[in-house]
Amino acid sequence: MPVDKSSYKDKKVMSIGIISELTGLSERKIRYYEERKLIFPERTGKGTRKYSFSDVERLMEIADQIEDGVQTFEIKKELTKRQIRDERNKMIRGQINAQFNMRN
Amino acid sequence: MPVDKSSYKDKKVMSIGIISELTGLSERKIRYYEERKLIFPERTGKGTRKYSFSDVERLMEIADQIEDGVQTFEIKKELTKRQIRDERNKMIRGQINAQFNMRN
DNA sequence: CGTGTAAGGAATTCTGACACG
DNA sequence: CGTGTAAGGAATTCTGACACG
Repeated sequence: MPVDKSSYKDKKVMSIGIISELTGLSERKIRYYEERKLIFPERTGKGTRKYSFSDVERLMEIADQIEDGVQTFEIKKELTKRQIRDERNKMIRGQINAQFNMRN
Repeated sequence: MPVDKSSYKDKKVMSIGIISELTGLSERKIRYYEERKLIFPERTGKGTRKYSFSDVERLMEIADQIEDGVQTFEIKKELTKRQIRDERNKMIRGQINAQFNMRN
């Protein structure tokens, strides 16, 4: 039961130009949301940003919230909450697996 | 029963640099295989090539064959055969659907 | 606060060509 | 035939800054 899950969707392979096309957001906005820690592109050796399809989806969510008047600070808070929750779930899952494996 | 199927895998979004990284092939080789009609990237407005994850897989196949001494001409022939077969299948499927819909 | 823009540099990509074998 | 490379230009991306509100 491999937990690969790193399918194409999460691979950081697109440069900011296509991301701008795909999301309809300006490059300025995209870079700004990164500055506010709402999105986390990778970097190539020489520093150009690389995004995944997941990032595209994430950007659409962010854009929707911004449009609704939500401030980046609020969006960030929500994101942090979600990350903490995910982190906790991962730990619990790990413990369950440990329990399970002990029985074998 | 939508036939969308244009998931992330087939979206042409990567530039030749990442493709080179992902496949391990030189940009020269990648452009050459295109010249030989073995692969079909799209182009952005200003002419830079855009590839999909499917293209990455296709390039790996091509690389394997080249390594086995198969010439691009042969690879192209196989590709053409496959395309004809696919085309035929698509038509048949279309006819079956027509038959099916007539019954409703 | 969120976003546009001009600025200058660095890195990317493109094409056509010469080279070798 | 398949691929490397140097060449020159065009397009992309990057950062820090000024602007407006």
